[in-house]
Amino acid sequence: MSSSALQLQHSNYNTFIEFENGFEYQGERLYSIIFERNKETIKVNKEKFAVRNLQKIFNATFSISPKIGFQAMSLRDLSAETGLSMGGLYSSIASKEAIAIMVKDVVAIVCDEIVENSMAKDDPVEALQTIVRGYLYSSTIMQSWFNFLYFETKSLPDLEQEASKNLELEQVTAMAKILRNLKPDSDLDMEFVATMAVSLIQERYVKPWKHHQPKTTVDQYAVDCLALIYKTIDYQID
Amino acid sequence: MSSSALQLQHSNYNTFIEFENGFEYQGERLYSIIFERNKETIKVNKEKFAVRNLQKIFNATFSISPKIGFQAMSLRDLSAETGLSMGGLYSSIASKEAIAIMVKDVVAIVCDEIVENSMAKDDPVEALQTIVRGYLYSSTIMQSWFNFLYFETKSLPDLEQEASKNLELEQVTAMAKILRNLKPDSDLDMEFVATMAVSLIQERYVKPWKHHQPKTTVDQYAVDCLALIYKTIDYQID
DNA sequence: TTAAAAATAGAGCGATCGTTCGTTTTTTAT
DNA sequence: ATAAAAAACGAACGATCGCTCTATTTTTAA
Repeated sequence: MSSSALQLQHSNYNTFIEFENGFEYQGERLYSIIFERNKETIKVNKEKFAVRNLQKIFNATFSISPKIGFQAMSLRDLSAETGLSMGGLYSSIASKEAIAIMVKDVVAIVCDEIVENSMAKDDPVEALQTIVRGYLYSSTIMQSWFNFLYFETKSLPDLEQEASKNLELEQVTAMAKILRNLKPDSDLDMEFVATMAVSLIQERYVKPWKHHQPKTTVDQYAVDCLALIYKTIDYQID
Repeated sequence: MSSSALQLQHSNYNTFIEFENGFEYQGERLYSIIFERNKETIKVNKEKFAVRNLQKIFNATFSISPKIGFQAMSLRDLSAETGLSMGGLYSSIASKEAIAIMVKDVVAIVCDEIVENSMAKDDPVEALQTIVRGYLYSSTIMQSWFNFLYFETKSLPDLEQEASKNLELEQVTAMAKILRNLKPDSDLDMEFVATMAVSLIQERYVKPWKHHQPKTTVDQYAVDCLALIYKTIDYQID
């Protein structure tokens, strides 16, 4: 696939701005991807209309759901917030549950790409940078999506609930592997260190009410996270 | 109050078993406390019956809710799981929402006591031990309660949602204060370190599917957490 | 043992849920 | 401009929700 070559040119980044420019899962592009992946269940045929509606639907979901929860959000709430009628909603989505499943799908794609990009690096220092910054920056841009999946996994069917949990396990496993490459002789529990690191990254999108500082400081947060990891595993930065 | 004297004798602990023995918010005692605090809204008068029903109701809630979410859990589900009729349920609770509020109240009491016990220590090393072990051990014993509040805060009325968030902020603030006492001259961001520490402690009750090892290792987890904190702030343990 | 009191049962209430579908409006293509 | 096609509308449906209320059973106290 040419996609891995495409990703490669986007997988070197040291700042948020740099990352954001190469990040394709935002704006209309994102909703085109969702439309393309759900054509069979979406009754609207024309991308133009589907994208417009999907955008409204997800924006409304991410506006209502964090306050009262996805289950408590009725499709009438959604209708009011989007400005679409009940019929209008159901022309763009197969069911209420389908909204949650689509969120899970998108987050899964992004997470897989982060791990993939990181694993492609031979240098473990670069690999760690890539996974930490990639996860932190992606979840900053797509904060609503990551937050939704974190808190609404219960709203998914059993199969996608399992898939959702595996996303996080893969992050931890990948990071632990990198840490072992960085310090092959260490007898530290790198799974524990990776768990700590992932928790710290999740903090920002899980508890946005705690981190209400301006967006620019996500770069500082990345630096702090990396410094904490290096210190924990006694790695001297050159 | 004699309660602070009472707490004092329970506030020295270095192992989980030790802590558990002095922990009063478990078993029938816990439900007596809940009954006592909600007498006005509970229609059942006799403690014996109320305690038995409350025990059933909370056990059932913690059995159903983690799988499908509190909102999706119907009172008919609860009726089936508890073996109580609809009328039986409503003789022991004021409403469905009241279940969530009672969980929040209990967790708030426990959290306040942890912070209180910790702040009572003059030695910052002891204070850190007390808050880390206290939070970790309490949330291990009351895993279902802490987990429920974490994920179902959205199901609470606005006022208790705010209170629930403040619980965590108080933990972080208290811990940061202790860390500053430990290292008064450090220019590290102790709020950041405390955030990391609290995240790490929460890991265990937030993601039980990740930490399925036997209960005894909660002591090792406490040691690991403390070691990580000390290392992060460059504190030499004597 | 028995009558009053307390607790439990479960059918039933109005409200609201997710979803459907016949109709109307908008868009597309000639 | 007009007819066909696509999209949007919104009333209506059956199911289920949280909750109530009266009848029944269990417990209590003499």
